Amino acid sequence: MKAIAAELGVSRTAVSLVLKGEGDRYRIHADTQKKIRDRIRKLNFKPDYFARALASRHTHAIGAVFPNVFEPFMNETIKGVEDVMYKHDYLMMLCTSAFDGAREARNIEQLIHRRVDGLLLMCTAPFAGETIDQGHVASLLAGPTPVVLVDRYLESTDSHYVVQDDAWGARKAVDKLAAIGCRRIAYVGFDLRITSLVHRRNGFLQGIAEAGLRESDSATIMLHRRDPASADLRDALTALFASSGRPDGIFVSTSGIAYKVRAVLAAMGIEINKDIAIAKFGADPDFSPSGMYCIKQPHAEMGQKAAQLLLDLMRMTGSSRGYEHIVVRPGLSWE
Amino acid sequence: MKAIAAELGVSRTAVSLVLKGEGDRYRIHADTQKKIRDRIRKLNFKPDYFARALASRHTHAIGAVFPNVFEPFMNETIKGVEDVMYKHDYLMMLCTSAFDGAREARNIEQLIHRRVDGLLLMCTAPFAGETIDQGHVASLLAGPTPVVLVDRYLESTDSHYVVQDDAWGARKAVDKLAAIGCRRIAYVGFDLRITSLVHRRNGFLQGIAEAGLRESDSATIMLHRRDPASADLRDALTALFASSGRPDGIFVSTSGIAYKVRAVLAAMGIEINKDIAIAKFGADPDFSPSGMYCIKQPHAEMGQKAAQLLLDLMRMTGSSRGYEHIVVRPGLSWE
DNA sequence: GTGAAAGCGCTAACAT
DNA sequence: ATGTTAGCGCTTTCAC
Repeated sequence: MKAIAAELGVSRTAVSLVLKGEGDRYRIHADTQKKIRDRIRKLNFKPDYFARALASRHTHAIGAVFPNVFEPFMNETIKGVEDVMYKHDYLMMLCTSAFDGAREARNIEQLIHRRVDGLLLMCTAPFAGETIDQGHVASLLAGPTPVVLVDRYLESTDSHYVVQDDAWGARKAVDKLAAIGCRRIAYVGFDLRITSLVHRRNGFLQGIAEAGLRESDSATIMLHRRDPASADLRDALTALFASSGRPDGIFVSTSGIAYKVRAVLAAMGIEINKDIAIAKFGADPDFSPSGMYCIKQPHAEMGQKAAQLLLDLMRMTGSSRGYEHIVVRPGLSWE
Repeated sequence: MKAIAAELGVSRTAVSLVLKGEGDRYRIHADTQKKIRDRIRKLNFKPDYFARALASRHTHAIGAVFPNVFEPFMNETIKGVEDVMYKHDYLMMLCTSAFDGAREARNIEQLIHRRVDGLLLMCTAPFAGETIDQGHVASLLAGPTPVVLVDRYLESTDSHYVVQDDAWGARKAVDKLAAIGCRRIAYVGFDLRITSLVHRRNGFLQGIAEAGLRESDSATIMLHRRDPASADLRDALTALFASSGRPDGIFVSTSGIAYKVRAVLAAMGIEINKDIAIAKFGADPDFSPSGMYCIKQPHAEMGQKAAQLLLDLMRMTGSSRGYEHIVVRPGLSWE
């Protein structure tokens, strides 16, 4: 940069200003500006990222911490985020927490340490009964870095967030099952203390009530382990179907579990849409229709909205209006 | 840092050295070190990332550029990488190219600009017939930043890479199909100029020859579009099954396509393992057995190995031995 | 409009 | 073993 300035016979300040696009604001000669810009282009010169960050205190990068990048659930959201960020020339630094609070905390710390201009977080949550320290999230939210929570938020602390209308989706699913004749609808899901799942549970119960069904006819299977190999689901379903309260419909709060439910039922000789109807959160993969009713989660849209909101927040330094709560409505495979 | 030093009555250098963990090497008094460390811990002091990077010219971060984070294919690899990097306290900066050479180039440029200490790349490739500019990859490889290619490599330029034994897997799959009695085995895959797929094709042909089958009995369906909605596959399969050369086995080079094949066949009333046997690259998802023979790609392992190799390379500044070529063997679902 | 000067917070080479 | 010195490459304030 010094070299360029010397070569062109202008000041380093001038070069810096032009580079920043504030040439006009400082009324630098159009000719000079052009000269500088041309030279810069020709040399493919880029101001050193670290020097700039050190001096200016911002990085043009955002951090994103997600439980993983495996499930369609996550990676569609991530894609939504990245598309927006890419368009705005921000770099997304993606870290995964692996459903581990400590790892999440460490990643957040790392990202903040690298002075990301903003942070997107899909936080992990404890199973009912467990406690998990969410202190790091609270202090993150209290800090100066703009943060947008995605898909779920903290009950204890207000914040910006983008979520889907989980309760609505669950209610609609129950509606549908009831409409096709189900009378005994079971609920299957993780017993996680996480807003999205809690809302699905509530929506489910509301749906049951609205359909005029008795809650006592609805069995509930709450899973307490993420391990896909665990036998808890199989055992619970076996017991349920052996009982007098055999369901004619099942609502599954999570796509991953739904496939496991299907596998278990298949092993028991129970066929979807013949012996039982199933509705679940999450769309089927391409070319693998499951026969279940799917609540199509608007992940990409959530990701985009969250990214956009974060960009807005980063732009507005200071002038904090209240917290933004964006709720996106899911789609329904049967409509 | 200055403050700490002043407060403790030692030099800033001392603090810096202790922080870097080189206290012993410079024989700094154990007491002094302890004093410094305690104070640092107490203040939760962290040396500024950018100042350090600016002065020392390394960042403790690596870049990773992948086509996407969607397919199990990609994200298992990524997980393997991140696990290793996390263990070594490196930050992984993940970018996606969306199968777009220009985007790939731009992401690489960004990452290099942010001075990642090393780069992992799963590069995109053109369909046969297309040309895609891979100049950016070549110049990346020529540059000073250590790079490890993953899953595929460049024919034109040597480099470090970690791939799986694609040819072996394909050969084994054909063996298996032949062993269960298939005589007319069709090949279905993307017509991409990418080492992994080329090797699968070669392995397939070799398997056909070894099984004593005639290559002329093997139909070939080469796809030229990634769009999952395109009708090319359906049309080709329909034509093939209407012809006199109706196959009794199919080898599919990519998991995603395999499910589409299944859907098309199902629509035609053809049942897997009754009317036809299918072998494919890629494992089935949990609880969704497809009935196909699967070549289980060792993605996590590839990711780990690649990450480890990259770490090694970053450690060895200068002393470049030759390029490392690591080949990992896939698993077979039927063995 | 432009240039000089003082940092940003650290590292590293050198002298002590 | 410890302190001193000079940058790293840019931003930013302020005087010209």
